[in-house]
Amino acid sequence: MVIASRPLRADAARNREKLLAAAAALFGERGLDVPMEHIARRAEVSIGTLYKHFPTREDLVAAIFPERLAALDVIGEKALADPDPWRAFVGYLEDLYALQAADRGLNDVLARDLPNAPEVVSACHRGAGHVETLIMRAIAAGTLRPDYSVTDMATLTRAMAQVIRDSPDEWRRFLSIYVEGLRS
Amino acid sequence: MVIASRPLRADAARNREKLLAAAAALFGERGLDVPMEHIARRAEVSIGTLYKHFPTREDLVAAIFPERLAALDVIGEKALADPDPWRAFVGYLEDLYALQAADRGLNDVLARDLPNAPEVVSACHRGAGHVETLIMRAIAAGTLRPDYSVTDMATLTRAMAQVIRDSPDEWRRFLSIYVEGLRS
DNA sequence: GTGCAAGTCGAGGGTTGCCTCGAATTAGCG
DNA sequence: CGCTAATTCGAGGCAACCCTCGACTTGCAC
Repeated sequence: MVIASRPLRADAARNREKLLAAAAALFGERGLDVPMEHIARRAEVSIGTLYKHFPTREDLVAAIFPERLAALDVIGEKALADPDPWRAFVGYLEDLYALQAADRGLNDVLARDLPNAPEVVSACHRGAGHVETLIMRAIAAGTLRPDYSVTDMATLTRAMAQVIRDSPDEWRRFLSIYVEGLRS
Repeated sequence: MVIASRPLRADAARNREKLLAAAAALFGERGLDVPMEHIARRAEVSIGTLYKHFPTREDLVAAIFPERLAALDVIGEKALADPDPWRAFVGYLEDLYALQAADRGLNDVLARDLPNAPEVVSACHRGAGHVETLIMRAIAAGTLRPDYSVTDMATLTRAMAQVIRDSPDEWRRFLSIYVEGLRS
């Protein structure tokens, strides 16, 4: 469904890249809510140019995060490859929150609804699919409490997002306690 | 240390009460960040009058929450009265988060640093004292993991604050999972 | 070269929220 | 009653962030 639009002019393409780089950096450092002006300034481009390329903040998010969310697929595959269902599930959680802890923007993306960024949403759906499988396998193996669900994971993810924001060093310990509670 | 200032004029006293009532209501409904203008409007008083009585938001918080935080003492005493250390500890958590879930402002107060509201801080310290005792008793009884600490509780409280904000119905389930992880 | 569509720029208008200050009002003492 | 100090009022200045639009600049097709 990509409309075949004529290619960008050279300067425009350059500015687009500078904007993406600036936004990627600032989202990572400060989260999704950095002022648009800051992004433009870091890209050494005027605010008008920013809006020309990305009329809304979500356009920017949608241009940046699908690639990063591919990391979710990677850790999902990695976990699914582990023959031990419990270790696979717990490993997934650890990898996921390590990613969130390393990227403030990703942390925000995963804790927030982004209705207008379908690529982001679908990446999350893919992630949820992995999670679903990991949960079912661990339940079937009798190691995970049988009533655990993807909904619980979503709640956990929002809680973890907060823990990571407040105290970047304590999320592992918090997670390990929670995970203990999941054993059946 | 209360300075013996002459009593407020009748109309001023009335307005002060109206402001406190309005702020109490709005903090409870919308959290600590309601615009000052909204508080003034709900109190049917001008914004200038609000600032005359409470020069900063924290003054308002400090005037309202110490009383509410007394509830922490109540549930603390209640828990300490329970002869079963584990049930006491878990009961305290449930009571605490039920309070937070019922009062958006309290939820904010307990998840946030309020450096300029010493009465609030000291109420939190008292609460932490209760928690400390409950934790030590449960550890001594061998039912709580021996490395649990007040710091962990603080982290939990911030996480719970987020869960409560996002999904007011799921905090009990989230807590019960976490609590399972605390057994030793 | 030249011309024009494409792109850039940034001042400025809009919004929301914070807080101040001087003019107008009024409680309550004597 | 008056008088005065205490109180009230709200327009308006300030700041942060949003986003638009018309004038200017420039890449590039010919």
